[in-house]
Amino acid sequence: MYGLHRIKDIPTQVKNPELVERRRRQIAEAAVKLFMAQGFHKTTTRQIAQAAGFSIGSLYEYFTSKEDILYLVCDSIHAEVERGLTEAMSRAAGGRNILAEVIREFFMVCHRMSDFILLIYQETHSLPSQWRKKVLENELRITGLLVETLARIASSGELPYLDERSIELAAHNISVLGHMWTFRRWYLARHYRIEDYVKLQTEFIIGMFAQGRND
Amino acid sequence: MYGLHRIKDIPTQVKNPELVERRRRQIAEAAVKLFMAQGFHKTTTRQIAQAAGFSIGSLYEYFTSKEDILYLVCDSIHAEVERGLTEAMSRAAGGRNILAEVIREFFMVCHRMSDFILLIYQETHSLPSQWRKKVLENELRITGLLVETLARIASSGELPYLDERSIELAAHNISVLGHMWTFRRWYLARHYRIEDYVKLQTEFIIGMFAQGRND
DNA sequence: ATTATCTATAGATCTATAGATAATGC
DNA sequence: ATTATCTATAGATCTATAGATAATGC
Repeated sequence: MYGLHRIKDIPTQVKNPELVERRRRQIAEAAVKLFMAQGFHKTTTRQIAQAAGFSIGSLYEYFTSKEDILYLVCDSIHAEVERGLTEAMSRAAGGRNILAEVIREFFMVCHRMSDFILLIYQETHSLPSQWRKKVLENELRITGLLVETLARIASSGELPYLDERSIELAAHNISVLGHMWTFRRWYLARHYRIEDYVKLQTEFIIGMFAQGRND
Repeated sequence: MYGLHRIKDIPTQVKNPELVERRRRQIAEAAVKLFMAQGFHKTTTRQIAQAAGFSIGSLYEYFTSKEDILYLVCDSIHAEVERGLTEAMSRAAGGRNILAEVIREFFMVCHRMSDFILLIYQETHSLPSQWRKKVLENELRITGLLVETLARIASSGELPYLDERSIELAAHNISVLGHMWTFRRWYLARHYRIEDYVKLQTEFIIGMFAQGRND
């Protein structure tokens, strides 16, 4: 138990890789709840250890710093969002209005994972730059899924022509309008039900594409 | 110097109101730089005092807690954004295409104040709920300026008919797409110049309105 | 006398680790 | 013997305040 190992880029003292994954899952589950409730900085490593069900000493066998735990949490959330979106997109592939379906599915993923996505918005900047960079790459990869989908729909002629840059920006817009439901929820949820939000935003976004090419 | 006074809701030990305002401006200017560079939690009250040019003891004559300083900073930023937007909107009032002008002016405010707006996104959640509430009210008031403008343009017949809720949501969208330039700047600024960003987004947003009413 | 500012530090953390103990497998 | 876990704590902060000093105005 002296050498340093790396699993998913995070150093650990523990040799058994399955154990590392299992314990880290335990830790991440405990930590994410605490981070959402109190924020990263107000959560202590002791609280995390206690909530995960072991001692502070053991915690540090699986990480080298508190920031590692935040990174693990952010990474798990992004993995879950990506999983949800990929699945949702395959479900949407068959509909009449594919674009509207994809928007709806993506927004519902944002709705379900609201608190988790908000956490990423709030705490990404608390990560050391090495981890922050990876989290931003995750974010970009997820937006990339939307870019691909839009490109596919556009090339099938179901959307007016848009150049590559416009498609890319449109994908960022959809992504951010989905996230908006999470970070303006304190206001939006008091005035719109998620169904209304999806409906209105879908109309707006579709209009966005219709107009893209005339001035 | 024993009683507690309140200036702009923040308690102070100091009696002279002009002095309080002046010192707080000094403190806010020093603090905002440190917060942007290091984040709120990694900045110590000592660093703030030093950067502002007085002792830690004096600092605490003007505030009762570190969080008060963050609130002051957020509030000043919002005041500055509001000032910028109000001014920009009056400048935009005369143009041919008022909506495009307003969007452009607002986006340029976001561009100029990028780092400051980003700070608000990152640190609002570090505020005690009493202050956080006020910051969110500020945010809402600024969005309100856009709502009013849109309503005015719509009622003059220059936009297709939209009900109140749609107008309101559209204003939130414009606001968030402006902010997007600040919180996705790590990506966007590498691919778009601000002029391109404004142009593309303006087209999208105008399209959004054109489409608002048909399904 | 009153107000503002400074120095020095109490008091309360919190992260991370060293060294001891328990569990597992040969 | 090796691996995993625990207890106890070193070491390093950091916020906020008490009490002393300097500056201002009557």
